[in-house]
Amino acid sequence: MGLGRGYAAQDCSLAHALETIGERWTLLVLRDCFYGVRRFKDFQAHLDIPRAVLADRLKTLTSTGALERREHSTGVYYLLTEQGMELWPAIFSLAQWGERWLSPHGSRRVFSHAECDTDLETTGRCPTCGTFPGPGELLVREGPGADRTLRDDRISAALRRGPHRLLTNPFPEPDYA
Amino acid sequence: MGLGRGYAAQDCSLAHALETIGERWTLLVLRDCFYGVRRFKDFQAHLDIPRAVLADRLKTLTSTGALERREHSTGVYYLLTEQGMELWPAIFSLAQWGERWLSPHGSRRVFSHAECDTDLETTGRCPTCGTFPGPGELLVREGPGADRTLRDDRISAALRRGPHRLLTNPFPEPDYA
DNA sequence: CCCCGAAGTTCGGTGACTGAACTGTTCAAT
DNA sequence: ATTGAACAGTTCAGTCACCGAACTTCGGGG
Repeated sequence: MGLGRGYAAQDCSLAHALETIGERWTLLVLRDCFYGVRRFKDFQAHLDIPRAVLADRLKTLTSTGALERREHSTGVYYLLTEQGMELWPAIFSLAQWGERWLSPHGSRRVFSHAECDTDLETTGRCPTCGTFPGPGELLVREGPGADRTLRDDRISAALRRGPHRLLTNPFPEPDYA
Repeated sequence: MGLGRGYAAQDCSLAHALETIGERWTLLVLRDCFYGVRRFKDFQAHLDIPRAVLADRLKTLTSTGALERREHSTGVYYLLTEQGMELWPAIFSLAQWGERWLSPHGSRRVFSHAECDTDLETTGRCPTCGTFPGPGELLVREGPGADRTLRDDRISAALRRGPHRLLTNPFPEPDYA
């Protein structure tokens, strides 16, 4: 968004948040991070995002402190920092709003509290234990509103295979740490 | 964002949410709605947004169903619908993240549960009654991190005068319903 | 009737996003 | 040592969205 041309004159923390995560694609990149995506090529395959934009967003998120860039013998990968993790409630809330108002065929993804084996309420609360689990304690699976015809990249395939724990590598083979 | 060129191929409710509220300025317009702003000129004065962009965003939000456009003898005004109201948790979460990570001088706005006269936790919970109040039950006031030098429009002035209840007209004179 | 303010629309200029092609680096196989 | 393939970007021309300023429209009020 560019701070010079941004929302700098707003004295509002929402405006400042949007400076860093309000650009096109940024929240979808972060969503993929919560799904366990870590490599450039996988973000690219799963999002159909122009490479130049992806490179820019990863750079911005890294310099803001939401992601950490690491080099490994098998390549580069990106991980959520504590700062990035704390975007989970906002991302979850937005997604729930989309499920509620913009998903005519039912929910596309269902989140459950792994420990309690219970689906979350739309608020993010686990009805069994009453807590608000963090992303690392959650599983995602397909809901009735999912449309399997839309995507066939390897990330989508992995997420379809069954419940997947957030923040963990979605691939059986350990092609990165 | 334009659906043709948008995130349509994503089968993700977050992507669909971003189709409607992910464009530049849109969430700030909605934030102002929660503060009780209802008129074109006031959005414009408070946000420093180009008139053409504001007109477009109000049109999009109205056609999506997040806002309702009403004509009154004194002019046009915009109100949040139920759909729009349900964005409150997402907006609050994003703002809290901005407060936590991007506001070096402390929080700029503090929200309290009117009934309990208690400040909210960052999760949105009221520590006194244990509930998660909706926007209509909340008051906003300036926090220690606020910077009064940034803005001097009449909306900012009204919000500075003291605690203000969300969704209510911030002006003493009833210049609109 | 004229003027004014509110609520837009129009328009030329600038910056951001897009898709495709290209570069550089690393690892594995020959 | 050389080739090739995969990965992680960069570069670039074209298009689209956003920007600020000027203009239009409409409904009162004097």
